[in-house]
Amino acid sequence: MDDQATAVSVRTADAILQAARTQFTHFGYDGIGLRAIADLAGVNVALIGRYFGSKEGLFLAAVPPRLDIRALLAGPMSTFGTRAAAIMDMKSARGFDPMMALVRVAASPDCAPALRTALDEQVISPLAMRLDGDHTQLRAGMVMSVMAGYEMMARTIGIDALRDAAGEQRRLWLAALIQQIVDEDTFDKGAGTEDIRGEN
Amino acid sequence: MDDQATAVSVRTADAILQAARTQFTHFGYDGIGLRAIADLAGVNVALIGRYFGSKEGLFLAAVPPRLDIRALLAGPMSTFGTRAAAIMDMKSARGFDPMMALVRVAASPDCAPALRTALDEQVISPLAMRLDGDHTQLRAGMVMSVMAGYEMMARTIGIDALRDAAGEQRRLWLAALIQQIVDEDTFDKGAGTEDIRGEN
DNA sequence: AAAGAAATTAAACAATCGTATAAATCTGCT
DNA sequence: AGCAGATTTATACGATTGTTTAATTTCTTT
Repeated sequence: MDDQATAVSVRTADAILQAARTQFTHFGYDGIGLRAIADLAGVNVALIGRYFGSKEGLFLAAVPPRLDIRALLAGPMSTFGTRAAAIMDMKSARGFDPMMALVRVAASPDCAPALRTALDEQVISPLAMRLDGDHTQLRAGMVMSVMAGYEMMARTIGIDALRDAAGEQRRLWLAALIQQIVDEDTFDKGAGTEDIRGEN
Repeated sequence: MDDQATAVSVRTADAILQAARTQFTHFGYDGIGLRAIADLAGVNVALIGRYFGSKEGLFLAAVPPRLDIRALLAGPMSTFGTRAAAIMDMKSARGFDPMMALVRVAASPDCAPALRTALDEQVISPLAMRLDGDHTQLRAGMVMSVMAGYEMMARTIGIDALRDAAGEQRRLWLAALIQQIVDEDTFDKGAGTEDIRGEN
């Protein structure tokens, strides 16, 4: 009756997973302890070990599977930028936010490999398949870069210029920027290739 | 003879600062311990407390002051994108990398406030002052978003599409994307403002 | 060379981390 | 009701965290 050999109650397993997503989103992987996750789920710490083996096991089961771009790909690519900007610009104060979780968790070496795989398979590649023109994988990766960077600057760090500006302007600029990458032949000829570097 | 009331040897203080920058860059704020920093600096752990008070004090002295954009602003803004892309695209395998440190450390609530202030004063505002047209602060913030997002996806997470693609193409696309934000009147009229959201 | 200040270290503090074990509670079946 | 198995909890382990105190070494000065 269970989906796991040793594990058991789907109800509590889901409670743990949901609590883990919320806590990882707000505090990062190293920033939260298993006890705080268990408390939010309303269960004992030992259950996490019983159900998911380890902290890393819990993370792998909770976050990477939720990184996908299906909702954004539903619709014409000619308006992808607008849809992406709309999602980025709204605050889901409490609960799980995939993009915020990604940014808050990316720093940990324990999480990076799974994030890389999940993003490649569930975000970059599906998006690249919807792109016309050349360098679709690269351009899909750059779309993700823009979205993740905006999330990081606007919400995680809280840069005033991105947080306080009129929502209308934020959305317009973000949408236009993303759409530029999506539209083919936008950057047919780039700038020069001069090699100028900064010092450390 | 010293610049601090209780503290002392500038040589060892600098060794600690340099070790802290390197370690924070590679492991993040929560990912590295004071003992590992002290070991890399070749000193005892207690000296960190003596010189910088606390871990947060060490971080504040080591990282935020190094977040500036002076090197990139030296030159015409018409080629800013190329310069920015050139800096982003090179691997400084060992040592301190300001952009990588920013991404790896942004997740921690202890670091975010100082990062926000430093970025506002030393990066966003100086860059905004060099921009023509409207919404200069917003656009400067978006330039930073693109750069930080690229750093995060390409180096911290290691997305294949950004890491393995031909360096030439990476640089061209990144440069063109950033230059689009810098050039005035690029996005005079954005896309529509439809409100489409994804589910959690 | 001796003395005193400056600089560094060794050691230990309480707290928290992830994890493991054994006891206790709950649930369903005869 | 009462047993058996499933499910949860209480407790503790060793390790590591940031931080502090006291002892020690190093250096300068008389």
